Amino acid sequence: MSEQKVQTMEDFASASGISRPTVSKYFNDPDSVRSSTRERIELALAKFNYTPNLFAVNQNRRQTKNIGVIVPYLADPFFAEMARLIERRCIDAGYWPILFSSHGQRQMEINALETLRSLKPAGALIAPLGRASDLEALRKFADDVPTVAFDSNQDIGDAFVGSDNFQSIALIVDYLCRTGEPPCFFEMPPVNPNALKRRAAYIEAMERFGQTPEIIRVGGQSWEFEKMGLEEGKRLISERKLPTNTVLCSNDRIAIGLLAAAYQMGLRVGRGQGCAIRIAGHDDHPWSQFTCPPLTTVSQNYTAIVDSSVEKLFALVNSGTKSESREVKLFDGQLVLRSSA
Amino acid sequence: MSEQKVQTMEDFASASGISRPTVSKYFNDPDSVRSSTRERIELALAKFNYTPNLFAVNQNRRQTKNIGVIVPYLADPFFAEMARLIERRCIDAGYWPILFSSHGQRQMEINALETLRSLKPAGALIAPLGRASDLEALRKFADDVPTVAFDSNQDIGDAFVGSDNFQSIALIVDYLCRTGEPPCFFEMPPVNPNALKRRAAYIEAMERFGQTPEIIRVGGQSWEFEKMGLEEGKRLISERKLPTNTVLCSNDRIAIGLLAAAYQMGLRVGRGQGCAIRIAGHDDHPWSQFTCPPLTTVSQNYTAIVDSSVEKLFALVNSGTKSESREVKLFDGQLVLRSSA
DNA sequence: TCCAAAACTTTACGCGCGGAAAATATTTTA
DNA sequence: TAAAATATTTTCCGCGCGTAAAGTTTTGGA
Repeated sequence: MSEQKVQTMEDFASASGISRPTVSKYFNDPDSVRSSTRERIELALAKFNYTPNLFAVNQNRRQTKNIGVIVPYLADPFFAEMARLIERRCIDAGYWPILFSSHGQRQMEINALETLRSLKPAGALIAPLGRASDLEALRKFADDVPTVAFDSNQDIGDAFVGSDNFQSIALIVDYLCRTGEPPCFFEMPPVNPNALKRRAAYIEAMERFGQTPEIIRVGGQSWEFEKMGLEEGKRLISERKLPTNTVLCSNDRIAIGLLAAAYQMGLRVGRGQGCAIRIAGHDDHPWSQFTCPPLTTVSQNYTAIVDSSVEKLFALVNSGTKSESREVKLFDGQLVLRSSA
Repeated sequence: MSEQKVQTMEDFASASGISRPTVSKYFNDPDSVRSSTRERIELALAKFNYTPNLFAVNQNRRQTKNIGVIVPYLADPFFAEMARLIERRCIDAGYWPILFSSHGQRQMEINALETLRSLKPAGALIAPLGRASDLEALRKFADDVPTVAFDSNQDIGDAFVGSDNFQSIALIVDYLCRTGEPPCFFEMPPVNPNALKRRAAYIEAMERFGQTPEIIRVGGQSWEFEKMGLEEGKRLISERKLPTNTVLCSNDRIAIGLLAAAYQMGLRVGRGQGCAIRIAGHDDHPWSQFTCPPLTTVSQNYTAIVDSSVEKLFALVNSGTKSESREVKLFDGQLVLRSSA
C-alpha cells in the first residue's frame, strides 16, 4: 500500500498515470473511456481508495445525482416501506437518495423543500402531507425540479403515481356486502385527498349495492391513527353507537386501533360464529398480518407504485424537458383475505 | 418584489448594501455582526429569499454542519422514533441531520459509512447493525469522525448511550416472578449485543430468584422479528413445547408476533382468570399499546437516550478533541404495566 | 472630545472539481 | 498504409463561498 496521500482527483490522476479530465470522465460514466484506460483507473482505485469530493462534484455538475425523497410521516410503516424501496431503486440506478420526513408538520415539509432545493437535486419524489401542505411551496419547488408525487394526489409535480381508491374501496365493500352485513365506514382524519376519495368511493360503492352509507366521522389533522381508532372505537362500542357490526376502516392503522378497542371491550372480531364484529382495513400495512385477528384488507401495490414513480422520474430527469401534461397513474388494490372480516 | 436575480452571495451582498465577507459572517453566526447590520441583512433576506449554496459552503468550511445518523432498520418503529427525535434535536441546534438506514444489511451499513464520510460530517450518531456490522469499517470511520454510538454497544465511537439491559430485564423478571409463574425467555435473533445481554440478564435475574432459566432459542440474523415470534410461537404452542406459560420476549416485536400466535391458537393472553398465558415484552415500542391485549413491557427512555447522545456528540464536536476514554452511559428502563402480563 | 476597540470593507487566494477548446495520440476503417 | 474517427492530454476558466490580511469606518467609554 503506497502511502502517497491521494486526496484530490489531481493526486489520484497523477498517481494512476492518467490525466485528470479523463479520470473525471470516468467517474461521470465509466463507459465513456477506453476499456484499457478503465482498467488502469480501476486498478489504481483499488490501490488508493479514492472517492471524489461530493461537494466539489455537486457544485460543478450542471446536474447532481441527488434524488430528494419526502414522506409525510416516517413512523408510519407504509411510508417506511415505500422509502426503503425507493432508496434501493435510486441507489441501483446510480443516484443518491436523500430522505426527509415531514413528521406530519407543515413547517417541516416546507423546511425539507428548502433544504432539498439547496441540494440542487436532479429530481424529487414527494408524498405530500396533504391538507397541511403549503401548496404554493410545493408548486414552486416542482416548477424548478422534476418532481413525481406519490400516495397523495395534490395536483403538484409532473406526474402522480398511486392507488386507485375507487377500485380498491369498491373491491372490499363488494366483498363485505356479499359475505354479510354491509359495512359502515370509519374515516381517517382528512389529512389528505386519499381520506376524501376513500369516503367518496365508499359512498359510491354502497349506493351501487342499494345500501345506505353510514360514516363514522373523524376530524382533525392528527397522524396518530391508531390512537384515534382505539379511543373513538371504545367510545362508540360502549355507547352502542356503531352503525353496523361490520366496519371498513379508511386505513389499516385506524383498523389496528379499532381492533384494540374491540378487544378491550370484549368484542370478538372475525367472520366466524360467535364473532360480534367484522373489521377491515385498507393498505395492507407491513404489520397487518400480525394483528389479532389478522386483518382483512386491500393491499396497495407497493412495488408497482415505487417502480412506476421512480421510472417516471428518471425519464423526466433524462429527457430534461418539462412534461407538457401531468400524467396520473393509478394501480389497482388487491383483496387480502385474513380473518378479521 | 424587486427581481434582480439574487443567486450568489455576491449578488445578495451588493443588493443589500453590505460586503460579502460580512454577509458570510452573518450566515455562519448571526450574532457575530452588529445588530444594525443584522437587521439590514434580515430585511434584505425577507426581500430576496436567498440561501447560500450548500455545496459551496460545505466545500470551503473546515467543518460542515452535517450530522450523520445511521440506524440499522428504519422500518422498526423504535428506530423510526429515535431518528425522529434525533433529527429534531440536530435541527434545533443548527445542524443538518442526514438519515441512513442499513435495512438490516451489512453492505448497506458500509455504503452508508462511505457516503457519510464523503459528506465530511461534523459528527455521527450511529446505531450499529450489530453482528452483521463491519467493525473495522466502523472503527475506521469513528477514528476520523466524532461518533456517538447508541442502542447497540459495539465498542466503537467516542461514547455509547443506551439502556441498562441488566436493570430493565431484572425489573420485569422481578415483576413476573412476584405475580405468577416465573417466565421463560423468548430470545430475539442474536443480531446485536443487546440480544446477548438481555439473555444473560434474564438468566442472572432468574437465578437470583432461585428459579431455573428456560430459554427459547432463536438463531439467524433476520430482523423480521414479528414473523419469527408468530411462526415459532405457533409451532411451540401446537407442539406444547412452551417451557412455561409466562413468556418474557426479548423485545416487543417478538412479543407482537407471539401475541398473534397465541390468538391464532386460541390461547387467551393476560393475567386475569381464564387466561392461558402471560406475555411480556421489552422496549415499549410505539405500538405496544395497541396490541391485543395491550402489552406489558419495559420502556426504554427514548428522550433521555436521544438527549444524552446528541449532547455528548455536540460536546465532542465543539471541543474538537478526541476523548481519551470511551464514555458509556446507560439509562434505566421503566415498567409499563398493561394487561398482557 | 478624543481614542482605542470593535466592526466593517477591500482585496485576494484557494477549495476540488466540471467542462470547453485545441493539440496530440491511438485505434479503426477502407 | 494512409486517412478518418475516436480517445486522451494540456491548458484554462469558473463554480460560490470561506477566510485571511490590511485598511477604513463606526462605536462606546473616559
